[in-house]
Amino acid sequence: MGMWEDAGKQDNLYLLPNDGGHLVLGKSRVWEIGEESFKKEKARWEKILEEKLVVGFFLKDLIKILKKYRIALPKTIFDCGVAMWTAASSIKTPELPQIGELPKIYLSLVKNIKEKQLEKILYEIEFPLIPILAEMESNGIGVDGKFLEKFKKEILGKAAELENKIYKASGAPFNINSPAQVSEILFEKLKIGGGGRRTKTGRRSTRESELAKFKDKEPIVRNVLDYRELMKLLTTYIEPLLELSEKDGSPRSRFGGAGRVHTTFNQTGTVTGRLSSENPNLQNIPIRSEFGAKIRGAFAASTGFTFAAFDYSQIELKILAALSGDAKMIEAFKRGLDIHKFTASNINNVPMEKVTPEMRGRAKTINFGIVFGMGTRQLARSTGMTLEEAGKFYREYFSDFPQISAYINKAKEDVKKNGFTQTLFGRKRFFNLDTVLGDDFLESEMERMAVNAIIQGTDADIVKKAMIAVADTLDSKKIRPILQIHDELLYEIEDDTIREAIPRIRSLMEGACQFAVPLSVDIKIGKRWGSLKIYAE
DNA sequence: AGGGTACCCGTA
DNA sequence: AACATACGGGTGCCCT
Repeated sequence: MGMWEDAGKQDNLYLLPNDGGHLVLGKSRVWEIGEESFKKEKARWEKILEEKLVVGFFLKDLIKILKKYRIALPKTIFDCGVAMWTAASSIKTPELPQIGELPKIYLSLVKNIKEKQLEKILYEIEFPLIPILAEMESNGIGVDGKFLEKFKKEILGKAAELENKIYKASGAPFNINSPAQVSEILFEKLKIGGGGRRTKTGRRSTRESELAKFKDKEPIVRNVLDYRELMKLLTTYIEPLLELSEKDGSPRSRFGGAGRVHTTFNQTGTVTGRLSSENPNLQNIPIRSEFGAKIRGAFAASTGFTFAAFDYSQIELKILAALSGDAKMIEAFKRGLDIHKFTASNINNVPMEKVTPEMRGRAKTINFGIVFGMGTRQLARSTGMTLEEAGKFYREYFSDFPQISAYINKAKEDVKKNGFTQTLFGRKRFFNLDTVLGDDFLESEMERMAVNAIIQGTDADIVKKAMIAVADTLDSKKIRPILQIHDELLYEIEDDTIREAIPRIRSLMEGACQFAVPLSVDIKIGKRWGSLKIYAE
């Protein structure tokens, strides 16, 4: 770890991104370079990058350029943008400094990171991750434009039908995309139902959970909901994907075949340590509804390659079990039990075989809710229990899993005392106690965020470590990282190596963190993201 | 015309 | 008074 601190202080290579390429500063000289320079003077750059510490501000784009021209990557980097976020994760878009300020910023960040004991997170997780994100972004993912065009036509046809039915039922055309107009038509003109949730502006809300109450009785409501789903798919996914994917005539993707989309993974976009994905966001492609999940059918593996999706099973609950040391929960995971069923069995004091689907469903809600700091009111609302039942359920849960209860209480105490939370690997999230303490609502909001930051953040640490382990061990020519979706990694693997690659990836992922609970990874493979099948040895 | 916000909804 | 975390992004609508 010493290399970042010891590296020459005046002779580092300082780089800032710029529209034209990259600004470079060395030995107090400033000059501007573009991609051409990297391409033409490959040998010279490799020597420089090998010898110097490369200090920059969001170096991912530079690394993409180096990869493009097959220039060996720098031996050591220090990314000031990523470092600033690691030190204070509420900073998501740090201001780009002047190039002359960079040496000073670099030195103060090194000091800051050391003082906050964030060296491991920054140097062993975040910095090694940068070239992997660069790799995933340049790889992109194949998109079948013809498939999407067909889907689009189907949707437009269905939407037109729904539109007609809705106008007929309401008496006159209006803008179905306007929540205000939908509210007026349904609730004032047609006087559907009563009560219900109100928006800030006093209108009755037309959100899905409100309209769902009437969808069986009122065909117009069902049609509005269906129309919304169609428009959402069209405008949020289908059209942007067509727009953002490489098409004929544009420079072809480096893998040929279908046009590819290249998302941007924002490494500093969250307060918990997760990544985010934008333009397009490939971390929120539909999967739950059957119709929406059809979108995934448009994502195609490269010719000669197959998708392999690796999904950590129940990782957040496992983290909670391991960090809290809850004996009962740990044992359940060790035995590979259905954890929601197991929880239900405990809460209801019935054997596993006697757990009904409803009991399991409620246990699942509380298991997830715990991770968010859910209270009894929300528990009641989301399970249909009365407030009283929910309270009883809640108390029962915590008496069945006393160490989880104690751990959560301790986490809440700690954040109020320290002003920050810490993941298993030392990632920190800071809170401003001055503005929070003394206000009951803000305090419990902070407590919820604190519990979640520890679990979600540890999850993020583990997945990032797994990505690094895979990248360090396996051949990225045959095993291409494509997407990270929080607790899931999507690779495309050359067909002739897939059977040997899968167990290796599995074992690297399952070994990314060793604690009281064994991590396990579910694997699916297929030529389309939409039709992956469970992988059997 | 462009910025800011409300509301809605997709994912983990 | 609020009472379930973390995101990105679409349209509507009000503002300048």
